[in-house]
Amino acid sequence: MKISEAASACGLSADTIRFYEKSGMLPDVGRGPDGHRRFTPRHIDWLTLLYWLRETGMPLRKMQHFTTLAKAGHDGIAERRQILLDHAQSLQDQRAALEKCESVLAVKIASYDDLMRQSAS
Amino acid sequence: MKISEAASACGLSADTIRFYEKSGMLPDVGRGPDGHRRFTPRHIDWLTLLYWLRETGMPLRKMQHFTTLAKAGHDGIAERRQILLDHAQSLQDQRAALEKCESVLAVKIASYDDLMRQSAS
DNA sequence: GTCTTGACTTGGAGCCACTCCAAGCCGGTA
DNA sequence: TACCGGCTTGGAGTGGCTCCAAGTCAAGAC
Repeated sequence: MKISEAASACGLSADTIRFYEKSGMLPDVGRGPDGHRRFTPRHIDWLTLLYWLRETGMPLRKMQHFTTLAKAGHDGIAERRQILLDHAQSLQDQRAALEKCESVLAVKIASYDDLMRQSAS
Repeated sequence: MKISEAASACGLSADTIRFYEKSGMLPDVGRGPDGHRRFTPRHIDWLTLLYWLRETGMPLRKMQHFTTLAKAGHDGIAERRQILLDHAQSLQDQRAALEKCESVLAVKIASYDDLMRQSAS
């Protein structure tokens, strides 16, 4: 699998995949005889996880640490699990922020509706 | 009201408030005799709205445009309303992303649980 | 055989939205 | 008078991409 296919499979752009690899978050990417990267289904799974972590606000440093733990194999599992649990909590916080913002928007939109109705009458 | 109080009232940092003012998103901030900025409750309301828009991913360009419309007064209301409606839709999309990520995390955490249970037995 | 096309390679510049810092001013307290 | 905290400004630094230039390589058209 080449980089463009990997990109459309995991959601990241080709540029971002190269950037992640350079940053040490994508170990063991092989090259074909043409010098191009070759991605396996395992890579795609990993990239997809990275995509969702990043999409929901995990900083690169943490993702790099997470990757380091993954390289360590079994020894890192407990900490990796904890990182994901912490991140799940952060998703709850983000959900609360979304809801708060929704209500702020609803109030503001209603006030615009009022103003428009007044000026129409 | 001085900048540090304004900051804790609206959620933005003092640096960010100064940056927003410089970017034209906070019109008519007065100065006291000491040369320091003075904020009114109207400013705080506006900054709080900006905070929530930014917090939920609206780009500065759009917020600047929104501010321009607000300066235009009544003429800009219909478009401002539409911008907020569009943003409310984007909140829905973000919520969907959060939910997707939650399920990805749940699967991954469960697989770590399995691995830990296996090695414990 | 060579020409073009397109996907890939690298390194580096540019961008967005802050965030932090240095240097300085002002008002109040010891 | 000396200091201190909070503010001022302009500018540098940061995180996370995103885009670009210049080059290589394989495949197909002529």
